[in-house]
Amino acid sequence: MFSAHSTLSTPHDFDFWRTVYSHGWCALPPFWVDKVRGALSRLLLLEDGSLASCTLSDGKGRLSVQIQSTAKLDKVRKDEIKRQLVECLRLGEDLSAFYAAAKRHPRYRWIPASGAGRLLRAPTVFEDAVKMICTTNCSWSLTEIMVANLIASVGKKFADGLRAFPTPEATAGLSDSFVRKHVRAGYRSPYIIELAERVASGKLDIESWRRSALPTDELFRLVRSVKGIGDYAAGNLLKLLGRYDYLGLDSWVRARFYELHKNGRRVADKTIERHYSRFGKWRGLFFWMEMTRRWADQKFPF
DNA sequence: TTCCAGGGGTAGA
DNA sequence: TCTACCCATGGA
Repeated sequence: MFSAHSTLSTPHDFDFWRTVYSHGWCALPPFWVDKVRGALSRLLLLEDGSLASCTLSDGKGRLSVQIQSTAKLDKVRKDEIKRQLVECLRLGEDLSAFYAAAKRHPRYRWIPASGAGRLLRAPTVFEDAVKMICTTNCSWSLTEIMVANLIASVGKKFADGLRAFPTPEATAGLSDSFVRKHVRAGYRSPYIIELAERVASGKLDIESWRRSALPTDELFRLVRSVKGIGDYAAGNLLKLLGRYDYLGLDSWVRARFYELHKNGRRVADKTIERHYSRFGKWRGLFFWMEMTRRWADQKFPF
């Protein structure tokens, strides 16, 4: 095992814990939060097949990164590790227009003031897409079970029982019956396998989505064409691609909207969409920020 | 036992 | 475009 230390510089409007706890992803392996050390950890799979366990903690204007790796940590590997972490924490994403818009609304000034807005994502679109499928029509606890089981089934081994997120190639090699029996993904199993097969075969260049020049509605239709990804999953996956034009409604946020705006009374989805339409291309992010505002009032890490 | 979770696909109107 | 029906799983 090889060890190294590195640092990541962060944008002036970045807040580490608000990014870590921006949604549930930090609780899904191979991310995990070490509350004792006050750190976010992540096991990365590098291009050469080596593995790197990274522990990130907040510093002054930069992040401290402790790395343990199966391969010597030369400059090439350290640079790749940094690139992957920058992707995860959205350190290269310019949210200044979003913050400027939020400052124009007194109700939302807390967002730029607190550094909220960056949504944690995986190093790869494939991982985000599989996980998003695993959030559909089930409880969050079942999502955690499915993701953990998938990793335990075909994730590359590191140490201490840790495994990387499976590659499309490894996932594509699983049978439907195996995924049903061991991942417990139920009817989602063929969707996960089909997605993995399309990505592994090169028929679907899913990793290009983050740098796509397509208009958002066209990208939405492309994402939506993946079996198992509907309006909810596509809307939320788009947020992880840096597009915030869709709300991605589910039972959890609907209940939260009813509670915040309608005294608990149910309303149609169109009413929710109309409510946020004034925020234009940022509406999905304004929406998510408002739904999760109470998280921002808590002391991190919680 | 029944219901429902951070829904989605499909067939038929 | 809209609606009914079906789909695995686990927790309450």
